[in-house]
Amino acid sequence: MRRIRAPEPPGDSANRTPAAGAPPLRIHEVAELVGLTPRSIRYYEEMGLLSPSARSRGAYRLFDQLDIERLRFIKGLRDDAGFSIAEIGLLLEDEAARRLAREALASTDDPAERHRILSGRLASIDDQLAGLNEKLTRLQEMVSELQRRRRHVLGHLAELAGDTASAGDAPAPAGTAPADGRAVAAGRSPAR
Amino acid sequence: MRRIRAPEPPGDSANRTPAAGAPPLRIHEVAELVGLTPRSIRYYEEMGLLSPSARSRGAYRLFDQLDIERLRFIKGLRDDAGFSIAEIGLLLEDEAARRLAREALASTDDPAERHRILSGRLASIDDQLAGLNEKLTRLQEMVSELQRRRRHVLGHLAELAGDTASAGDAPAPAGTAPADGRAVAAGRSPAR
DNA sequence: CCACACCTTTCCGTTCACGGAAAGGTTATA
DNA sequence: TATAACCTTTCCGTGAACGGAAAGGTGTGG
Repeated sequence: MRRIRAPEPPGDSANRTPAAGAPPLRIHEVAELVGLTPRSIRYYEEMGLLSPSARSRGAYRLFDQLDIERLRFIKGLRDDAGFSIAEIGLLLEDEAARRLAREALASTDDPAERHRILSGRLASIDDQLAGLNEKLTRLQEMVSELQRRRRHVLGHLAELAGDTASAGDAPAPAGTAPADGRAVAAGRSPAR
Repeated sequence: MRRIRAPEPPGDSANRTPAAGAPPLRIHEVAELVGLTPRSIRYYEEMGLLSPSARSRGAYRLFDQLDIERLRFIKGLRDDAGFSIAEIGLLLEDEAARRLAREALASTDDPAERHRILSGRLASIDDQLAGLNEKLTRLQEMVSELQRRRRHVLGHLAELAGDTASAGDAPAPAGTAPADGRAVAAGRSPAR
């Protein structure tokens, strides 16, 4: 949380002013920063997930803050939501369409036209929501189930500790699960 | 009460009594039922996600209700949570470990032993929770963001409808989003 | 008993998402 | 200016998750 979170999907890096802010980074630097490999980043560019990045006088790719945020976004979708690269591409395309729609809306006063644009946006959003909600519901069910089991096991452990004082090594509290939807426990995970 | 929906992860189909209940199904029937291909089902068996299924006198695979539920579980993890087959294998292995732990617990009164078993279970559950919570949080952020946009677009549409009565075709309500965490909209989705 | 639809295993092919080596160019530092 | 440590493109390789064809066996209605 170096930057207090930026949940906004990063935009296309078409027009940028390299004169301002932080200096652009080279590919292995952003790779390390974001947690990807240079190879993956090149692959994502090749697949159209990134607008062809800026280049140095030689042909080195140079990445600015927007690129980095966009890469973080991509990595999140890949790792956390399990989206394929193609699906992420569609989501990002939709991001672009959203910007276009915003511009188009700003440039017309025709109610019919405005209605057409807004309806298209709504349909697209509903479309994405349908897919995400399905995933989300399933995941919530799994988490709830696991939390139920965790409480169950904790109950047994407490009972055990109550029955016999001192029975070997100290178990370490391991983080209390307050029964709401936010229980978190650290450790290895089956994720990549 | 065993059959009215079973959100419990289906167990290993080791011991079963084929004399009772519904007749076993052949591979293409379960494939259609569950939404997989026969090829995928054979692959999952090969990868150890299913215990080698029962066979007919010839060598036809025969699937019972538990197999079907297990396959549904697998498909859910694959499609909704984006888990790899290997990860699903780990989750199912843990399911098996859970059953073993349950038996082991029932067969000993030694507090130290019981504590060891329960601690192992707790660690495993925490492990899974960590991974799932990460995915869940990210997905929730995405859904919230989309819902925010949806309300935004709906607001614009309402404003448009208020300004000019009758402007062409009827827009159709498309389902009200009540601003809680459960807005759903049908349509195509970027999922497979 | 026979046709036909389904099944079996085996094996090779394919797409996705990269990994990694080769051959050569670039940039920062000593 | 030279060397090290990057970078570039190109191309071939790879593991995962199947698809599909081949060659042969099974089960059932007519």
